[in-house]
Amino acid sequence: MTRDPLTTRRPRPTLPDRVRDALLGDLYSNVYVAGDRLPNEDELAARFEVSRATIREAVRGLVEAGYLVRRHGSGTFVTARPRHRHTLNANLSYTAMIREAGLEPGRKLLRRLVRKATGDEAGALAIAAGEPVLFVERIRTADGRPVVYSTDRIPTALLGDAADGAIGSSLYELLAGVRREVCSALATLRPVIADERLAHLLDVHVGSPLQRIEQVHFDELGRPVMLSSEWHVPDVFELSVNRMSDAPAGNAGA
Amino acid sequence: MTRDPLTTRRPRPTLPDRVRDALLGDLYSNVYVAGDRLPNEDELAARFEVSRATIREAVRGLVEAGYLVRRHGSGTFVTARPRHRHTLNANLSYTAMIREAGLEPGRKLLRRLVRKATGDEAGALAIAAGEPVLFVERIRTADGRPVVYSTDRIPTALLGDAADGAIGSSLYELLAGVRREVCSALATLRPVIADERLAHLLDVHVGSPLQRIEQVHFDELGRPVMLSSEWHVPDVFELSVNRMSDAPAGNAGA
DNA sequence: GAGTGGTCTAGACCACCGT
DNA sequence: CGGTGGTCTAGACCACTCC
Repeated sequence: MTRDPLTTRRPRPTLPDRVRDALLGDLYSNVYVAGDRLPNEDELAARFEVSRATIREAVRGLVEAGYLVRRHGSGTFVTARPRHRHTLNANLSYTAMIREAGLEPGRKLLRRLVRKATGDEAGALAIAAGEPVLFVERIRTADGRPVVYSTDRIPTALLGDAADGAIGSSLYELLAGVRREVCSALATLRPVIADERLAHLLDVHVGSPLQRIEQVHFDELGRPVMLSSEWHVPDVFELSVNRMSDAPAGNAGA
Repeated sequence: MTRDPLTTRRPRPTLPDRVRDALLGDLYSNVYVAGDRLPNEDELAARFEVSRATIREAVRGLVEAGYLVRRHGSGTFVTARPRHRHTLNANLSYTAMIREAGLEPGRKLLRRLVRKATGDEAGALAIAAGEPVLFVERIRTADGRPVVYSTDRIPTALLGDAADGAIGSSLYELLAGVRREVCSALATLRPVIADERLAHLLDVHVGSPLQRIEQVHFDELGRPVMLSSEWHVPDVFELSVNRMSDAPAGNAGA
């Protein structure tokens, strides 16, 4: 046993974590409500018996999560209910979005082959044109109904032996398996009209609107690892985005 | 004069700001390139003659901006070139996006009136149905060509006397003028087909695809202040989104 | 086990906001 | 002016990673 279990033992949650959870509890139980000013940092430090730096770390997390705002010289204030989770910008997983809509996600593999990269593909993936890429063509379903048709390309050079096998598993898992986990992506959205082929694949009428999303996926270090083209059937699950006027912290302007 | 101008004077840029700028300079002049490990924090602290806390603050900014990643127990690493600016999620201004595309933004006012809020509008704006809202109908142009048709609603209760006058100015400025500056928004995107009226307004063919964006704008405290419906002509300026696997810091899960 | 980033303290002073 | 958050220090110890 250590000297003083009460103060010494600190297995998982850090002090800022515990302070944050306590404040979050106060927010959810309406001890503080939207517009209220929190006690100042010295007072919070005294109340929780931690240093002011620890309080600031805890509050920083709640500010980033959108629960609080700080105003220099004035105080720290409670915001109205925080933003949606499951937005495009804060989420890479359509599976999670489909579940959020109360539907059961599924996947169907149409094709899987290795071919040479086109010029556009090579440019987006930072490889030479003609380099081999794994090409996968799939349909996602929600409660069995088709909702997304997609094609994905991954340079085989990234995959090594992993390119074979693991056919059923997610491409994210495939990349994570070779230490190139997808951490971010840049998506470009454009409305298009369903042609005969897309209408057939997605079980919609020719001429109906589809959301096209062109997307480059990046690993932890920001290197491109996968290029995707997606066609979404609208109104099955929402595509939403949290927007913020930028430069929230450390405005390293470039 | 103060004692020692060289070390005492510190008018605007803070120490972390200066360290950050110095590191950013090293990144842009390729002193460090993608994948490199930075010197450890103690060494940086010694080099810049500041405390380790200051180094951590500087690095935090560069991590949030996407230039660096930290790996506990391993080091701090340089990423490949950071993400786009001018994405939907990091930007509230279409004017800036249009300029980014090298085009000249413009606006045309179609209608401006005060009417009662519908049930949907009232729900989104957290007011009672039937409360008066300022309703504005406009078209945005890029190099004179129509690119966005939009309708906006603002509760007149927020505006006071400011509701009149200032017809030509931006609605953001109108709200900022009554201390309810727009700081964030939640946008939902959906592809639609141009009907006769939209086709006429936006100078496109009936049946062509349009991007519809339904959006609630919030002030600093997260209170809704404006509801917008927009119809975008595709391919004039890009609508793109930076996506991240969430919980980057202070994962205050809800 | 050596080296890295992560947590934490106590205390000082600065910059901004309101009255 | 008093009160608030913002910056900064020096030093200690912890937790993770990799050899």
